[in-house]
Amino acid sequence: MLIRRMTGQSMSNTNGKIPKKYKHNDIEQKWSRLWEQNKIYRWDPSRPREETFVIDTPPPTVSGSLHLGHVFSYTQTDIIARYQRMRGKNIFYPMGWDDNGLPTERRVQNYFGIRCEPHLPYDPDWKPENHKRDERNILEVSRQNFIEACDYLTKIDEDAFERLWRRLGLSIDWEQQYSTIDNHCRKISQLSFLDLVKKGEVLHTESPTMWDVDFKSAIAQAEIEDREIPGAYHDIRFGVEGGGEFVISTTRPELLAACIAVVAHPDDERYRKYFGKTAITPLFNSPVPIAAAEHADPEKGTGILMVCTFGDIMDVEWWKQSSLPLKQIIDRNGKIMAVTHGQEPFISLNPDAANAAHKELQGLPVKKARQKIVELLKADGSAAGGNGVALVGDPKPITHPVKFYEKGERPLEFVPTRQWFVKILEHKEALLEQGRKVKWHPEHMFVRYQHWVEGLNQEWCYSRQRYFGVPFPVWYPVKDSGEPDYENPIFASPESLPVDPLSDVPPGYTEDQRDKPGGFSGDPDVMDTWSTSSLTPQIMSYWSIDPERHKKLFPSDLRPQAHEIIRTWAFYTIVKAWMHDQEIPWKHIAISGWVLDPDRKKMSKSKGNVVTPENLLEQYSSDAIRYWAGRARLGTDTACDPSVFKVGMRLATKIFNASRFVMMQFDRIGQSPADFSAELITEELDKAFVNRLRDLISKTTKNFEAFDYASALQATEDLFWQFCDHYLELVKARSYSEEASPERDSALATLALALKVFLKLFAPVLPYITEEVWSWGFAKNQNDSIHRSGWPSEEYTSPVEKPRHSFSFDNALEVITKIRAVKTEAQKTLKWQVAKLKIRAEEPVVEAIRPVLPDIMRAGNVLPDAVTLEAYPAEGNLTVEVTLADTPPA
RNA sequence: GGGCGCUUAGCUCAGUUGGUAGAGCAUCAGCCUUACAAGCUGAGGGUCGCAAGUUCGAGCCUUGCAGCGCCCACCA
Repeated sequence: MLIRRMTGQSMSNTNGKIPKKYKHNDIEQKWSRLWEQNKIYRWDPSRPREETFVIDTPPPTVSGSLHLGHVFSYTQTDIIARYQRMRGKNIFYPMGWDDNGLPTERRVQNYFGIRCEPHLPYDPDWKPENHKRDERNILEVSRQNFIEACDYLTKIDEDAFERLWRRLGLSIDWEQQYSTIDNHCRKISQLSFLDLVKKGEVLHTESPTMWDVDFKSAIAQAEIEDREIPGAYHDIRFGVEGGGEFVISTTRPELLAACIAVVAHPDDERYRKYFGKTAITPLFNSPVPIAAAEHADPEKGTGILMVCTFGDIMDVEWWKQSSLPLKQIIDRNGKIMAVTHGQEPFISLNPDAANAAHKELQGLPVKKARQKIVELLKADGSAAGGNGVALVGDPKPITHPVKFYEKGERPLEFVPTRQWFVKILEHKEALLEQGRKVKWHPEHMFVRYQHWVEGLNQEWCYSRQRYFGVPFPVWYPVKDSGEPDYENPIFASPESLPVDPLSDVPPGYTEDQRDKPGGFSGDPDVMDTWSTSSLTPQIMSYWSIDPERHKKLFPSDLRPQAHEIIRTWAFYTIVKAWMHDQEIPWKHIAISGWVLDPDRKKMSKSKGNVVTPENLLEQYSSDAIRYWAGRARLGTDTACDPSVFKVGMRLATKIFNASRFVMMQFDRIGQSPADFSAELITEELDKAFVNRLRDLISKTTKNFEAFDYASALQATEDLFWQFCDHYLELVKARSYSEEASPERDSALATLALALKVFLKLFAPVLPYITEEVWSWGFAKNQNDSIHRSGWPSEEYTSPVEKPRHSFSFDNALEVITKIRAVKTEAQKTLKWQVAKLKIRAEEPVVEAIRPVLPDIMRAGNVLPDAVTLEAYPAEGNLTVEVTLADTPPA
């Protein structure tokens, strides 16, 4: 209805096509609909690889909220896609949805008030859409029901994203979609896993792994972060067998029962005498070896430290290369476990005292256990032969970095568990080499990749103890003892994928043998979400499913992503492409910056509502918001700045009005821009302006080839404003003529060419307004979109001769500017007549001005015979003297 | 603790291989000018973070320092 009203209102002299006012919402809704209807962004599978440009679109986490950061970075990718499309490329620009993993699980739990209980049977009558959330009663549902709730909710979230993307004008091929939890992605993920097993890149072992005690899952190195939190040094007195004592300074006294050794630096004179001897721990009276270890820092604490199983990664490494026993005291819930002192491995010289102490701690979470053990140590006088209490003084508070799961709330623990790992440590060199083969934009972002790879110290922990994710396609035979036989896993066949080992049955077994001796057990874990995300190029290309398609789409041309996930998404994707195909996953990686919002709070407060991307698009137009995103170079953070949105809106309005003016010149004489070819451009001023266009085309093309859309936009914008403010004013009078003449036709041909070029150069950033104007005078039919119309090349300007002087346009500008300045200073209207105009300049400048003098005179309203044009005998600057008429213009 | 990036007008940012500091916004003063008042014209405004060095010449190159941001780090 809006559309009909708009066209009904059109001007009488523009064939009913051109609205009088720019109404961005009308225009953007219209084209958003028509683009989809005409399928102009579809990928054509019949065209060869060389003509294809493949974008490895980031699948947004659908359970997250929509924010301006999305709009920012996805627009930047779209700008590149649109440029490549205009270059004639067959664009493969899919949309993926990341609905896999913890964020989705959490959101579903909160949204529905449910919790997954894997042991419950599936309830086919329970439907998420009918479920009412009850805050007081968390409902436990089966794994299958939980997954259905996830599917239901993510679909709603995906629809919201899709609406925003369409409104924003992303030129996505909506027929190419995937969800990271759908059958196809699960199948590719499982195929990938099986291929890695086949290639020997996978380990399945029980070993100490970083563990989040709240999520109750193993965590990979890439998902951890350090946080500064308060802690305290506790000075604890240890005795030495055969006499002597020393003090250890530790922040984790609660791990005392897990102490397996005490180490100091080999050169540390204070402790050398004890190496090889045995220390006795306080409270638990456990004899532990005193050893030399390079990693002990004599400067830190007292220079001597406990090795516990496990306090940190150094403990893990030291323990691995020692032959000492594992003393696990922290369970998967982060609480002190029950153990028996006096039995292997908890050897104690005084088991009764040890067990008594342990009983006090048992069942306490780490933090509480720490407080408790301080009390116990303070009361323990047995240490070091009764020379005082075990705790020296009071704990000394400090602030120190502690490892957390990035989404977790309590510090990570190292807990021995059985996990799948992908081997990466032995491939560091190869992975660095692969990273070097990719072109990074901006270049310095490669350094982050490099440092990450160099700093890797753990294999990729590939399994998670969660429910919503891709299961491992693996079962284990169950031994007579009832234990799974991990040494002889049963892998699913590739044809049977995707499988869920908890509901599917391995070949040769029946369901009633599940979890029974002589039967089988399904692997209960799911894969790290990055196991799927790392395959986005292969997911799109149907790797190992459709070799023809894979050849056409792999490797990708472009991976756009944010910098904080270089260590995860970019890294793991490089790992997979290399392990599977010895390839790089993409030729280019473009790293977008962040949106900073120092003022966002202020904005929303003063407006009284929350600023959502939809509101911004509605208020300022998609083109305006895209303009803001397009001004920011790759890798550069940008503030959310409404004043820039306004500038974008102003630019779109200007394009609208200037185009309307140009079209009016053709409408007046009943002709169209196509009737005036570039061969008609003969006037000096016109040739000079075309010369600027020539340079602009070449510059912006170079910029875009280097992914520097921001510089291209800047250059286009600069010349466009010159076109509006100066060229149009200079050429107006000439173009108004009703009579055909070479002078007029040269002007009209230049207007046609310039507008066409500007529209095309702006089109990647401002797809709506450019498409609208294109439809007024350039489109051959309704399906002829500017976005498939080709990028301007040298051929556009080659029929036009070079101007006699490359500065003809600039000099004309200088003169007209001077005339305007004089009028403005005199506070006169710009129509005011010029009675005398005296121009003095060097000879070549004079010659450059002479041919454009008629245009200057008409634009400046200079009276006939008022002009003196003089050449200096010697060097000198251009000087312009203006005398205004005494009386107002008629 | 290590690395990367940034620091240019009140604000947001350009500034190519070293050669007289740029734009937009904001501010101020004007202007209804046959596309546009969501407009147009013009003006003012900068010790290029600090210090040294190289050079005939440094916003740009070198070194040091400071501030900000990000990434990483071995939790005693």
